[in-house]
Amino acid sequence: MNLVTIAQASAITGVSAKMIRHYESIGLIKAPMRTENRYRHYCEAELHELGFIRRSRDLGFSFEDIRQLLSLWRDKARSSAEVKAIALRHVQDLDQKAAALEAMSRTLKRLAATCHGDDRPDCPILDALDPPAEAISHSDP
Amino acid sequence: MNLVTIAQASAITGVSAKMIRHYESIGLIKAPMRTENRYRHYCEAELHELGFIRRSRDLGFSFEDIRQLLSLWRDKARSSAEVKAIALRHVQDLDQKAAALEAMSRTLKRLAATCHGDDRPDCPILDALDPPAEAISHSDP
DNA sequence: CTTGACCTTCCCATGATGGGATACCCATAT
DNA sequence: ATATGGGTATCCCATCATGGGAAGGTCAAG
Repeated sequence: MNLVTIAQASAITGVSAKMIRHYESIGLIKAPMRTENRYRHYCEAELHELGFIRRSRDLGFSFEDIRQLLSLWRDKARSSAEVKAIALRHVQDLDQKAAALEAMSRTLKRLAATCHGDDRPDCPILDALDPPAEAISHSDP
Repeated sequence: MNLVTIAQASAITGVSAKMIRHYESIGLIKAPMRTENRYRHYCEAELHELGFIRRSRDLGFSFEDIRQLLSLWRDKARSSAEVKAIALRHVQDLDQKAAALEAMSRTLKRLAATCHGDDRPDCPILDALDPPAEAISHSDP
């Protein structure tokens, strides 16, 4: 049967014991068997699911996405189109977030390039963070 | 003097009233004047700081970074090197996060490309999320 | 029998932001 | 004068994924 404790399940799947209990509490996985001591014991199928979850997390899927992916994974009669749709939606999300980070990075690199970075106080980076005065004093009609 | 209420400060600086109060509570900005009604009133210098904070947030700086940037900004005798160091450290962080997101996106795009995405159940995406069986059954010494 | 290494549950924290409840202050319309 | 509506104040709770830690139970080895 190959039943393992939560620490062993953690070591095997790479999911922390804390997170395993958490996944159970939010219903992402179902409650496992307990020994008489009320210790959780996991069987291979459950370890498999935990491994699945960890890989999904590694790819940045949210719990909500993972919930759906797990359900499709368990369903032998699923359509691959549903899985692909979830994945592609996530790809869009990832690309959008990456683009936002890169835009920030580009701006900062440009500013840093024109900052001499020595003991003098004048700094184009701080200047760029400085809001234009009109935006503020323009508020007294 | 040009004193404005928190809603006006929010409209001018683009920082929500909720966040303005929050910034105050965590000591990022100092507590503003109050009228007899205990309403907060902001002067131009304070609006300026809020605008500075919003722009910093737009560039993805954390509150801790902003705390330092604000302190340098207020310090007329600062060295631009300190500002540049914070900015470049943040650039590294942004690039690293963007790279991580892109790696996920690449993997998913590759998997999705080989998934036919129709009514059939076999799906390379789910296969990739499936942990190898050895990793699991390998746990019975 | 103690020590140490597990396990359990429960509460709290993060970071940035929003939602909502309750109560107060004020101006305008009835 | 009062009802209505809108701004404000404080406080608590929620998010998302994760971890820290306390308090107490269980077990094997020394």
